Amino acid sequence: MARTILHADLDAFYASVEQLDRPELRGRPVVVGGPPEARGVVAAASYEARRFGIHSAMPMSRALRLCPQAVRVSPRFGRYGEVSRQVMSVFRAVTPLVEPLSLDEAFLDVTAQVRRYGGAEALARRLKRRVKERTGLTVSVGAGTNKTVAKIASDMQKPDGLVIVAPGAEEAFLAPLPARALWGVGPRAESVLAAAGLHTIGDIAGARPQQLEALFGARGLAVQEMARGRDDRAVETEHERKSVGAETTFPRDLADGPELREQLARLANEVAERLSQGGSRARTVVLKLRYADFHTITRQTTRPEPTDDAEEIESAAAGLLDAVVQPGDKFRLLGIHGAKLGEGQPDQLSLWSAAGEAGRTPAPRRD
DNA sequence: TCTGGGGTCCTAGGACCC
DNA sequence: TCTGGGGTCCTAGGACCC
Repeated sequence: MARTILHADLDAFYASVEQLDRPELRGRPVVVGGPPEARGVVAAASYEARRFGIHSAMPMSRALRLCPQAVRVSPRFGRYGEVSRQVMSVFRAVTPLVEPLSLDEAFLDVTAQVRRYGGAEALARRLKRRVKERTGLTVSVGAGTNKTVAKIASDMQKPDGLVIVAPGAEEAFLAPLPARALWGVGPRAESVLAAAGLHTIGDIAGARPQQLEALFGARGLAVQEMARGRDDRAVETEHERKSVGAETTFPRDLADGPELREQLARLANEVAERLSQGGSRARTVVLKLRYADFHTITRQTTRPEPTDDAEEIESAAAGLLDAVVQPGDKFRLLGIHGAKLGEGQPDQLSLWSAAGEAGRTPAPRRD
C-alpha cells in the first residue's frame, strides 16, 4: 500500500518569528542575520524583503544595499528553538512518526492517519490550521508517496502552500522541474548536468544510467531513482549526532597572537560544554582555519580516549594550529569541531590502546 | 556583492595489518 | 629483482542542506 508522507516547511521562519514577537515589524521588509560590519549574511528574509531580491545566505551588506529601509534583526536562536518545539508538538499530535530536519522543517509519515482524517488534503489542512492557531505561523505542506515528492511539493506554493501529489503521478509531477530542485543536486552538480544536456528532472529520469554513473558515481544512480519518483527512505524519528562544532568569523582578519588564542580557548570551551550537555565525548578534535583569501583548511587529530574536557580540546587544537601557522598568515575564521563521538565512558578498545601507550611490548607478527 | 554557522555524507590516498 | 589482496582506520577536502 502506498505511504502518505508530508513535508512541512515554516515560511521565512526566523523572520516570521520576529514579526510575530514585534508587531511593528509586520508588513515590513525584515532580514535576520549578523550586521554588515561583522561580515554577516542573511539567515532569513521576510517575504516583503524578498521582493527586493534579498535571499538567505546573501551578504548582509548587499541585502541592505538592495533595500536600505529593511529592518535588520540579529538572530535569537533560543527563541526560534522554543517556537520550533511548539510546532513539532503539533505535528506529533497527528502522528508519532515525525522527522525534524531543522528548526523549521519536518517529514511526517501519516499513512496510518489519512483515512481517519478523511484524506491527505483534509489532514494537511487541519495540520496547517493547528500550527496557525498554536503559534500564529504559516506552514507550507507537500504531500506524496515518498520524501522526495513531498519535499519538492512543499516548495511549490510558498508561502502558506499546500500541494498534494496523487499516487502514481510522481514521475509526471517531477519531470518538468529543474534538476536543481532535487535534493542533493547543488550548484556544482547542476552545472555538470547542464554540460551534459540534462536540465530537468525528466532529463535525468530519461538519461542512460551509465551516463549518470560516469558523472557522479554511485550517487548518480540514486539521483536517477529519485528523478523517477522512486524513493523508499523511511521517516526516521531518531537521529544520532556525529559531530559538535563551534566556529566564528572575525569582524576583521586576525594574525596569530593573544586575540586568536583567546578565541581558540573560547571555542574549545563551547564545544566542551555542548559535548557534556549532550552526554557525549569526542575522540577527534578538528581545527578549521579560513585564511584572509577565503581558502579553508582543516587539521584533525584522533586520540584513543574520548574527551569532553575544555583544556584537553584546547591543547589539541592549539597543537594543530602551531603546526600550520606561518608568519604573516591572517585568518578570517577559526573553528573547532569534535568528532568520532562516543559515550561518556571510555570503551574496551580505548582501554587497550591506552595500555599499549603505557607499556608497549612488540606484538607477535602473524601471517 | 564578497561571502555565517550548524551540520551530514562521500571520496581518495596512505598507513597498517594479516 | 619489480611488486597481492582484503580489510580497517585516519586524514583532508569538498558538495550539499537549512
